[in-house]
Amino acid sequence: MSTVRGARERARIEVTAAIKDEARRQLAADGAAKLSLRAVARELGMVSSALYRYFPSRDELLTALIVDAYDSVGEAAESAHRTADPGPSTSAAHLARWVAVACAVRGWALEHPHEYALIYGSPVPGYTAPQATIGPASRVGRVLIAVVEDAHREVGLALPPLGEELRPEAERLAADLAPELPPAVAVSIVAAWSQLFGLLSFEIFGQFNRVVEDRDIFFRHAVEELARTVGLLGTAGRGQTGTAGRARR
Amino acid sequence: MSTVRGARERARIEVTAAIKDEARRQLAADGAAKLSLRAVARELGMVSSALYRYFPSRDELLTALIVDAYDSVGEAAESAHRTADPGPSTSAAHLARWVAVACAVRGWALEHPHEYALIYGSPVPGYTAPQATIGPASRVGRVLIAVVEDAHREVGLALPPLGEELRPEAERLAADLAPELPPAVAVSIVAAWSQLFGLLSFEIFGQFNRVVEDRDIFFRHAVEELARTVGLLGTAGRGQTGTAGRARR
DNA sequence: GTCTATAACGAGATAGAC
DNA sequence: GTCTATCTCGTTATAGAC
Repeated sequence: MSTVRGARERARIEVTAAIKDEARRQLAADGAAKLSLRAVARELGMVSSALYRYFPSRDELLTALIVDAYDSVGEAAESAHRTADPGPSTSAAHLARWVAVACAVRGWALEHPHEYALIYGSPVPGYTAPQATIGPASRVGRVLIAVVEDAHREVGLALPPLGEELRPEAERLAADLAPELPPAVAVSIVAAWSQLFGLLSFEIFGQFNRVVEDRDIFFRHAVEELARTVGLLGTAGRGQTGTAGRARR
Repeated sequence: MSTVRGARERARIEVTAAIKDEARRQLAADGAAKLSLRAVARELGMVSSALYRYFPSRDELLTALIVDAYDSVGEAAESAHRTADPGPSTSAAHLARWVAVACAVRGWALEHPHEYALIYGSPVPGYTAPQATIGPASRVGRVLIAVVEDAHREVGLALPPLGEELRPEAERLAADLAPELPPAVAVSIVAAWSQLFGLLSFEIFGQFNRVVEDRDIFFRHAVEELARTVGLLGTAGRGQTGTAGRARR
């Protein structure tokens, strides 16, 4: 009897996966706004009403795709964090971990541009994301926080500046997201988090066309600089440029 | 006769504007993917074939909306740059100008979220932007470059670091976009440009919901830090934090 | 109980004849 | 320009197969 239930459940999981796969295909072709239950069913040789056994509405299917996408990038980031060279706890190693996570997210985005657009692009008209998406949506951010927390614990951070009028927000952010970190760093991480996706959106959505050529190297450089803004130190604690100051002709 | 032609042309301009206004309304309601010439015509009491006298295809109407949006945000940025306090040529004044431009762009985005999504959100499926959009698309970036060029000329910049493997790309970028600026700065401006829109996209598209509360102040702080990454110095040339170094417990 | 198929609804888009 | 016949869509009610 348990084997029967097992078989049923296996079948259910398989059909559910097939529906989502086909939905993702249509996402890539026509965009989230035009995702249609009927078209998915047709393509799968089912009848549209049968889909309702698996997803109670079109919006719930969309939600499932969104959650899957967040989990997929989140997993990519977490895996990069886990497998990053666990060598000596130097500043350089922590910086390398930050870069590895960012590059993993970028790799995912380049491989799944349509799912990227689904979660980080324009909102789908008429659809409002339910509570269920907010957990998965924060996974990448939590990895970034973890990298900085490790660095803070093991080698320390350069404290970013923090204006007085930002202090309340900074303390709220730190309390909510990273109680171990100084408030100024919490603010900088949130900013860096969004700026990381700014780099990615411009690349994925084509704003870098005819502008940035060598995107691998450009991205790597940009996220290294981003790491500096959250207090990660790099090799030698270089605050400004080596030969800083003024630069004219 | 020239008055007749003038009247005709005036009418044509008016109808064109009415079509675009209605199209923008539909953009806000249903998203760019579902923009339909027929629906626009219906709402205006015209017949769909009449619209083709003004826009030869749905894609051309979309292009017009996109160009308008880029011009609109570009104009907001340029106007903020023009009217920014032309006081003394101090580092602080240049930083203030950078912030003013960024805040103007943010103000435009908050007022026109759907047009923002049209140009900085997910690409419209099946639509590829023609050449005509690339000029208007660069207006905001050119304002940012102008701010930094002014600062470079008048008070100098802190040179961002530049790795060896990035040098060819940096020199190409500088030659293309800002021949007056050091290559390292050109790279940083492009990065800051995309990161600025990362901040905006996260705010406009809802990623900051339940995360960032006081968005005005958060944004202002973030773009000030962004200014630092392009070499703008702020008041006192603070490279790192005043009380920098390590920060534990 | 779990699933699929048929049929239908109201709304909207589309194509073509006129 | 207008009208109509024919599509699509999301969703539900119902009936029957396993």
